Amino acid sequence: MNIPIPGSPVRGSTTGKPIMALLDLLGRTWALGIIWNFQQGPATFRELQFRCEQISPTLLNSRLKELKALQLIDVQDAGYQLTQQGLTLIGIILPLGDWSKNWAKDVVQEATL
Amino acid sequence: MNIPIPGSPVRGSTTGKPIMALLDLLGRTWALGIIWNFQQGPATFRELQFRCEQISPTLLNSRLKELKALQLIDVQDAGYQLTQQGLTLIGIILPLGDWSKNWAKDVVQEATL
DNA sequence: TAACCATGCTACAAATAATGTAGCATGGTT
DNA sequence: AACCATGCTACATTATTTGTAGCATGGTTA
Repeated sequence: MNIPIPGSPVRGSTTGKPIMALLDLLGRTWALGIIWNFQQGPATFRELQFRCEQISPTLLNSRLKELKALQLIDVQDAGYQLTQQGLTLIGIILPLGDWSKNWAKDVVQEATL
Repeated sequence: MNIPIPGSPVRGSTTGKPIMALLDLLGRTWALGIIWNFQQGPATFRELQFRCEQISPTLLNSRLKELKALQLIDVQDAGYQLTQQGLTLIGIILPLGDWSKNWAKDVVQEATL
């Protein structure tokens, strides 16, 4: 799968708008999950596999390459970790944690009416 | 593809945590893009196809079913539209627009060094 | 120094998901 | 009664993901 470069056409959009590249990137299987798991700090490849509950190494490696190419993560002594950009991104999506708990209450309630 | 119900195992996670259901949902092709396009207000099926630049009707319909089942959208006279939950969710992800523009500058700059 | 580890990954076949196109059913309008 | 728009389904093709096995490298013991 091509890496979605802002400014170029991406999966589902030919406009080149940065948001479309981002939505393509984040919309790929496990991309959000991987980023989410960096909340716990830097991690080695195998540690990430573990945090992501047995994600296949093939896919993990693909996603890591994409995130690296797009400068959301980099590799240091401690292993993979969020870049400055990655940190601000995760800062934006962090509220999804609380939101999802709230949502779960409603969805479950509705399902049991 | 199964609808990711909070509280149940979902693609990639057996914990039942709401955030995992949400990340599964949002991580599906075009899910974020569809939600993003609701910024412009309610829309009919064909209007959504148009906003999403020729997304296939098959996929659009699958995603709409998922979003509906999970109460992020519903159907009214004006067509599909965000629910109260959907509105708070889009409120959270809205900053991604500005973030992505900023990010694009950096990524492009790096690519041309 | 040779047998062990752990780590980071690649290979590859099987399973699953997305795409693209055609077109049907329904409910208006002319 | 012919025409249109809308909401969608069917289905074959193509692309992506999964799951398992295992290799290469670089330490660490024994």
